[in-house]
Amino acid sequence: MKRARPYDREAALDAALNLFWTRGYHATSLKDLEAALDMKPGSIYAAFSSKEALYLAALERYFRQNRDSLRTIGEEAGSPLKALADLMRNVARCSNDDPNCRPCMLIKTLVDVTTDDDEIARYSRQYLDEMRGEFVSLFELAKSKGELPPDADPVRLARRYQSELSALKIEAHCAIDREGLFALAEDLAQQVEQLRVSPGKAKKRAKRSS
Amino acid sequence: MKRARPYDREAALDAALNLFWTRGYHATSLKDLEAALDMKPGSIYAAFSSKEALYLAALERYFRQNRDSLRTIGEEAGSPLKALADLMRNVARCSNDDPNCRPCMLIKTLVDVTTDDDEIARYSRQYLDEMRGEFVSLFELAKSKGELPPDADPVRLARRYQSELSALKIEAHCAIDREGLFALAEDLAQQVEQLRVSPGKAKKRAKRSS
DNA sequence: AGCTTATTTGAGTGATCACTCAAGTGTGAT
DNA sequence: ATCACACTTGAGTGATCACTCAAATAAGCT
Repeated sequence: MKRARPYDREAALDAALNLFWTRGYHATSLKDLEAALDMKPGSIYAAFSSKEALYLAALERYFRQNRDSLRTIGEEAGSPLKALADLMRNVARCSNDDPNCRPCMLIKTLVDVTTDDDEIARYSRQYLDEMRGEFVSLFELAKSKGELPPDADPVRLARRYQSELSALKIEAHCAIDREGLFALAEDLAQQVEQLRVSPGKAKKRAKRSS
Repeated sequence: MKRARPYDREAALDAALNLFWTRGYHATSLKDLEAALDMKPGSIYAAFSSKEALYLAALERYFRQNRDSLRTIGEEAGSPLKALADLMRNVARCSNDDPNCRPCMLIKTLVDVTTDDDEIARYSRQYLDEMRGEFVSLFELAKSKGELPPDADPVRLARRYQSELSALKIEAHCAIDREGLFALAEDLAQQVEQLRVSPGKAKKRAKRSS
């Protein structure tokens, strides 16, 4: 038979990620993966060793993309706090096939996997911890910019924020009514924005420190 | 072979619920169910028709138990608001094999199932809606007792509360550090309690309306 | 052009899946 | 005691699972 051209690892991982994110680890079969990656079993196993290894590679890819995206937001945002609030609003605005309408892949993995999937669970937790660290950095940045009171605790705020963002994505996935989702997202976004000290006070404090 | 004594439907459903809740729909095999229910395939199928039908029966049992438990809380609580806050604190206090440390079964189901599992998803959403209705009733009760301002919106508060309770249970399952979980639970519980109007104002308002 | 190596294929492996059904056994009625 | 019916069993069904490997083909080197 005519041999296919060599596979594109990045494209294969994207396809695998999308499939696992949609169907979960246990409900995704090799048959599904063959179709999505356009590779035959021999090739899949040559390239990725096992279904589990492929899942872990996809998970890492998800984590890196999310972390990088968050860092870009952090670098580009005039107001980190507003950026964080807007991330929540974006969840409510998304359409059904938007990744924002899906639960966080790391959370989905932890809810989905069983005690037989220790390695997968361990990596998911580790990536969740690292994502929390990224949120901490964003809250620290907000604090350093005078957007938060000096006694604000970025670690606590980040933990709360990550939990609530995650909940919001799950609500989006569970397809509660659109209006309800908007209301919930707005509540949570405003809660983030209400953390700030008022702009006048922030400017005065900034002037004093320079 | 010697025939087993007839199965106990309630006990079977409890065992099935526990197993599906632990392992999820797709990762639970008939072999697992045989062991957990102490029934052979022929009996399982005679009693429950299919794996999916058994899952749906277990889901309904979960929903009924949760709803009844919430209603009991509503009936017995002097302060519905405090009861709601304490539900959150209980999540942080639980040990690892406590059902409170597991994600809500309805949420887990919706995160876990695929597009091939429409019926399961539909029932889960319906039960989630009904649970939300129960939370609405509790917030309405709190309002009628003067625990909430007259302009408080029980529908919005219930939606927010359900989402956050759900998130908290997922955090408990994901095994973030215990201290972090306590802090998060306390944050959320206090947020609920901060909804109240002050007791003095509540008493005055109660006197005026009688 | 020929050869070696790398990569892909896809039929096939052994195991497991959800589910079936003929046979065996317990129960209740007569 | 006998019989009919209800209920359980567990070997077996057809399908699918994750994964393998001998064979075929493309690519690169000489």
